[in-house]
Amino acid sequence: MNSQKPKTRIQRRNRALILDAALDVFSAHGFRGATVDQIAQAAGLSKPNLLYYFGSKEEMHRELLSGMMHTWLDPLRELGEDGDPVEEVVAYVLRKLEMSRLYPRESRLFANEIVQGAPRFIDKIEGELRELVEQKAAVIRRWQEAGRIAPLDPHHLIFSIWATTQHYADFDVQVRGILRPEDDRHFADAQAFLSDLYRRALRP
Amino acid sequence: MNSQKPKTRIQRRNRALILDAALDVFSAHGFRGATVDQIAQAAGLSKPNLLYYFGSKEEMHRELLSGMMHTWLDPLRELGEDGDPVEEVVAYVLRKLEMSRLYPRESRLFANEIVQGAPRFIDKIEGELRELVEQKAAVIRRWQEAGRIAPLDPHHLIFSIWATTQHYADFDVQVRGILRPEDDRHFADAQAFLSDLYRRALRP
DNA sequence: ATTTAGTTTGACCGTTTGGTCAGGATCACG
DNA sequence: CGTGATCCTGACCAAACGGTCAAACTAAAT
Repeated sequence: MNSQKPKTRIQRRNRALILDAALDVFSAHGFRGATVDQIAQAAGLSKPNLLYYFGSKEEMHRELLSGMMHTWLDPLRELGEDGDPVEEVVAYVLRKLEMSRLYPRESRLFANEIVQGAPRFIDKIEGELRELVEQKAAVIRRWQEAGRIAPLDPHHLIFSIWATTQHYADFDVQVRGILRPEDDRHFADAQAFLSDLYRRALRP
Repeated sequence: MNSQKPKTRIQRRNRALILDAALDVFSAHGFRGATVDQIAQAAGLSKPNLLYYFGSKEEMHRELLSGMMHTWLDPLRELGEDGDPVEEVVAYVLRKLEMSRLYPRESRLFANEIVQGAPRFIDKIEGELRELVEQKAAVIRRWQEAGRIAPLDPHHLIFSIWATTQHYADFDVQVRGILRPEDDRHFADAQAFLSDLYRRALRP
């Protein structure tokens, strides 16, 4: 059983159940740290039953990574050449921060993978991701040549945006340990801070 | 054998050898992903011999974390209240970036730990680290009240510095995959970028 | 109602893992 | 040299791991 297109209603339900449980466990413990038993328990299914739907632990992981890849890059794709350059970038920062708030598990899944050398991911980085970054870096470069935004290295600007926004998902424990917020209020503060930071840094 | 103070020259040599190998393996694969055999092979010693010096895998990991903790916070500790505020912060940023360049393994060791919820580390975060951050946040707050630096939330400012600088160690594979630098030249670019970014953002 | 396709499971397997242990080798020192 | 402390190893163990399989069960179509 490793059909890509689910055929029955049970397949659709259980595959979704398993992937959600797998995301929980992989994002919390990394690929190697996650066990099939853990995922099975989280999904409320038996271990052999998981392996009926996904041929191996590796396959669940692969499915999650490639499944999220597209969604994950959407915020950057939406960075358009029209409109005020500084506000376009700030809007991108806020979209990316919102991703960290709404999908921390996905962020940590990627973080785990990349910190450990991206063994199952390096091709996507050097392919799809690299291409998109080059394209958007060119946009920023053009803005700079027109004097509409500060002359900061576009690639490193993008890296800094990834770093600052994903930090609130990936290092969530640290942020909470230091701020001790009662709820998720620190995301509103982060929003205000990052808007200010990039508006100040980027104005021509 | 779990003496804290090495007594013989062999103990000193082998404990150092083991910790270096353990740092290699833990930082590359995470705690759960690392095996004692791997560490033993990297250290050029037998597995039972490792466990003669460190009672368990857990103990090696603990030793590494607490051993690096102090050094790791040094750059922040050096942030002094005298001198020009903006330049003090920029100097901190550059010290932190230099740590990423010189000690990427240590950075990834911490990253692995924190991304996975810091199970062996949460107490240090909420203790020593939190205290130091509070202290330095107060310094920045005072600068702001004197109008000597931009009014950006001090806590989030510190988070952003951690995020942007550690990014070059923790997500090294991604950075290289996108920039394709021949050598480590991208660190010089990062240095220039981060100096600019924070100088622009922080000037009053 | 019967057949067929799809789903679930308990029992099991080979391998890897962290860790133990008795005994041998080596070192330091009187 | 001798002797006690330190260092090292091969063989071993129990538990955990990813994965298999035959057989039982259930849903759906005829």
